[in-house]
Amino acid sequence: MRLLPHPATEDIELTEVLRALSDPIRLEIVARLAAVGEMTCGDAGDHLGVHKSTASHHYRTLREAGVVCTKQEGRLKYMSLRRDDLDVRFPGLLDSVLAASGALARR
Amino acid sequence: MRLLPHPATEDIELTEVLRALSDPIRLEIVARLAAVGEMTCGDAGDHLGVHKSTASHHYRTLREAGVVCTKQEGRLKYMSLRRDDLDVRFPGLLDSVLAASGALARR
DNA sequence: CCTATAGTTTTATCGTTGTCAAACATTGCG
DNA sequence: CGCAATGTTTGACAACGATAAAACTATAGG
Repeated sequence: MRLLPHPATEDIELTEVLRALSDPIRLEIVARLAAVGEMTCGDAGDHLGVHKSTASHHYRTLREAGVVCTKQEGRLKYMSLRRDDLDVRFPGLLDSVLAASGALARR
Repeated sequence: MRLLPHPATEDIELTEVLRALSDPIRLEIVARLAAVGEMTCGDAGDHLGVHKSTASHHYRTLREAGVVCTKQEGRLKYMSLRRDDLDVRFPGLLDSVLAASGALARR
């Protein structure tokens, strides 16, 4: 049960977060994460309609931007939103994006 | 005193707005617009450190994404933020981005 | 009318990005 | 051990984007 490397909260950059969120597929991943809380990469990929390597690329983009957190348990990798970290850095940003994307805020 | 073509409010797309805001130069333009309200392209360009044609490209990107509005008066073109339109489409988004970018909200 | 001003468009270059396919790595299971 | 499951990485390719230079457009002013 190991945690993958992520940028520290204070290293999360606004422009990188915005860029990460500016792709429809990544936005969909984020919206789904907001709805279900946690998800394996496989579950995410099932809804995306792209090749699994493409999906993996998007997971990495989201992780490196500081938007999601990934932890490994066995063979599975679980993603979740870094809600608290994002809210510290950019208060209200994620919520407004989620609301705008039509996601259930679930908070 | 003519208005340049812009997307209608309901046609403003979230991902395009996020993409437009995800470039440091464009974010700077937006932050300055938030501070001063209105600005000519020339004034904007003076602070950006890029070629005027590059700056013009960024103005167009912002305009086509629905982030700014441009009106021409004589030889000058004035840009301003489409605050109200953005707030209708994506409530709170622009404010949180501006706050995160360190802009004075001035509202 | 001629010129300067303010910006846009065009052209070219170069790096980045999204995509898939195929190979690879790691983990759990029989 | 060997095999299947779950993702990641690498390689290739096409599309896009940021940039600058130069040509162009439009307007104001002398």
